[in-house]
Amino acid sequence: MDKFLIVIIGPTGIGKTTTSIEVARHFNTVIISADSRQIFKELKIGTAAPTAQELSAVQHYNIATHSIHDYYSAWEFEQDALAYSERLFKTHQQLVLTGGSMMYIDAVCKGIDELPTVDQELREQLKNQYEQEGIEVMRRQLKQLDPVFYDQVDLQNHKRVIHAVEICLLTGKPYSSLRTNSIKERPFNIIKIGLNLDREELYERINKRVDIMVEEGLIEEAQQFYAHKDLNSLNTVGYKELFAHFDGEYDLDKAIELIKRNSRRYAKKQLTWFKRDSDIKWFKPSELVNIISYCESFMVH
RNA sequence: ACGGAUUUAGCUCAGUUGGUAGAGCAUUGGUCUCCAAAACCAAGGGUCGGGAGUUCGAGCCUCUCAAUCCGUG
Repeated sequence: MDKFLIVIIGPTGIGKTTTSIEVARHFNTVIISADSRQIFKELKIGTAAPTAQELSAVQHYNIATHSIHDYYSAWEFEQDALAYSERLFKTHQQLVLTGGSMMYIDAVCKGIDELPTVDQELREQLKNQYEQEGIEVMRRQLKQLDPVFYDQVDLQNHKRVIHAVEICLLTGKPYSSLRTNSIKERPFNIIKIGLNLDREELYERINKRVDIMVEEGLIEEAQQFYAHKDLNSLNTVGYKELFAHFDGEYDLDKAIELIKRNSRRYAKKQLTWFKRDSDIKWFKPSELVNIISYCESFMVH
C-alpha cells in the first residue's frame, strides 16, 4: 500500500489552510476539505473558506459544493471523501485531507456505521413532541425502544435522545444494535498531523481573525441570509450571534465579542476531541519543514 | 483644597440586625457514530484596597493611609 492520505487537523484559526496548501504543493497534490461549513457555497467570510487565490494555488475538493438549504451529514461526507480519494489516488501518491470538523475527519479515517438518513417528516414530528411534552417523554420512548442505548446515552442531551428514537422508529431495530463500533479498513495509509499553539497565542489569532472577518463584510454576509436564520447550516458561529443582534437582543459590539468567545470555545472542543487520538503527531504551524519530513519518513522504503 | 461616593473571584456586581463569602460572564476539564462551527456535563478561582482598633468573633462598626469617580471651588 503506497498511497498516503495526509490528514491535517487542528483548532479553528490555527492556520490549517495555509499549512495544507504548503504540504500539498510539496507533494504536488490536491486537498480534500473536511469542513462541515465550508461546503456551503453561500458562506464564505464567516467560515474562513479558502480565498480565490488559495483555491487557485492548489486544487480543493468538497468546498462550496452545497447550498445552505441542502441536507448534509458526516455519513455523506464519508461517501464523498472516499469517492474523491479513490479517483484522485489513481493519479497521485499522496492526498491532503484537512479541516476542523472532528466527526468528518473520523468518518474518513475510521468510518461510521451506515444508518438511514432521517426522514424530515419524522424529525419534525419528534421535534414538536419534544418541544410540547418535554424530554421525559422522549426518554421513556427510548427506554422502551432501546433499553441498552438508554443506559449509555447522556439523558440530558435531547439531540442524542431524539436521534436514537428516530433511528429506532425508522428501522424497527434498536439503535444500539446498528452501532458496530468497528474501525473500517481503508485502502490507503493515513498520516495524521495536528497543528496547535499555546492557548493564549491561539486565542489571539482567533480574536484577530474575527475582526478581519468583520472588516471583510461578515455583517453584510449574515444580513443576506437573515431570512434563513433557522436553517441548521446557519446555526453556526459567526452567523447565529449576528442574527440575534439583528433581532435586537444585543448591540453589535456584544455580537462580535460573542463570536470571538464562541470561536474560542469551539477551538477548545476541537482540541478535546483530537487529544484522545493518539495517532496524531502534533506540530506548531511554523514547523512546516518538520511536518514534511515527518510525512516523508513514512514513505521511504 | 473641601464635601460625597466607591474599593469583595480575571470582569460586572450581591452580601440581609457583626458569626472567616455568593451570582452572572470569562476561564478550565470532559462527553461524543451522523444537520456536530451542533447538543450536553462538570470544575477551579477571593489573606473581601493597606494598616490599626472595638469584639469571643468584622466584608459588614471606629480610626488612619492609598487609589478611583462625582460635585463645589
